[in-house]
Amino acid sequence: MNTEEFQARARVMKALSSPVRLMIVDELSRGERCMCELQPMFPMNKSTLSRHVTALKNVGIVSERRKGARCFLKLETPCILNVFECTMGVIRAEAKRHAKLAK
Amino acid sequence: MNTEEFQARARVMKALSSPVRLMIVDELSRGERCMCELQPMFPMNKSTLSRHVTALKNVGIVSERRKGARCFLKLETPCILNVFECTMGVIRAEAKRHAKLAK
DNA sequence: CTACTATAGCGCATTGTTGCGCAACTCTGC
DNA sequence: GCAGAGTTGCGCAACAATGCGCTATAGTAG
Repeated sequence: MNTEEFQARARVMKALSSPVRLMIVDELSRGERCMCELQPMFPMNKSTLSRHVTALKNVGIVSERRKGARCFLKLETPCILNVFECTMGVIRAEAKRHAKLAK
Repeated sequence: MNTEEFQARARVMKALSSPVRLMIVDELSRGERCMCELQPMFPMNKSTLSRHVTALKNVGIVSERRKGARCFLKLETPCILNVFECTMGVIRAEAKRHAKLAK
């Protein structure tokens, strides 16, 4: 089996391994947004936000469309959203397990 | 929207953000394995491998079943495998994009 | 054309987090 | 007691995240 393939997968997962970036993806799942729209939603330095977006662009999850000074972001691979359903399954199962242990 | 939910998701993604751990998941997708079976497959210290497995157990992706001194590992949430299909979609799209840029 | 503002990204320094191997440890079965 | 299977503590090196300030480009007003 190909090692590079696993590394490529890992890079994609890594890009999604931050709450902030997941929130960005969630926001973009509801439509195109520009950086200036995202900034008020995230209580952080704009350069930090820009870097998070860049991380998502780097692995191809998000694409940009420039319009003058603005830069509209779009979710390039919406199947990412299915991933979240699965993760929620993992999380729910885990919560159930913890509840059992607590008994 | 709930911040904790995003953090929980991020934790799951983080657990999957390492090539080694993806390879472990891939191996477990073909059936139960014990640590001693995994060790020859991974050219690393067994403590390191143990920690990778622990990371997967912590988020509920992998479960263990002890049998004597051995510890059999099982993929608890196989829907993770669907995630990989999506990531491969992302990767292929990205490869195509790179090919275009190269032209 | 120039000056000014808004949008976005980059370089640097700091801080925090991971991954790793080594060694020491627990637990099981002989 | 001893060997095999796994886990944990520790220290080091590499990496990631953040804030600050600076640059580049687009658009606009004069």
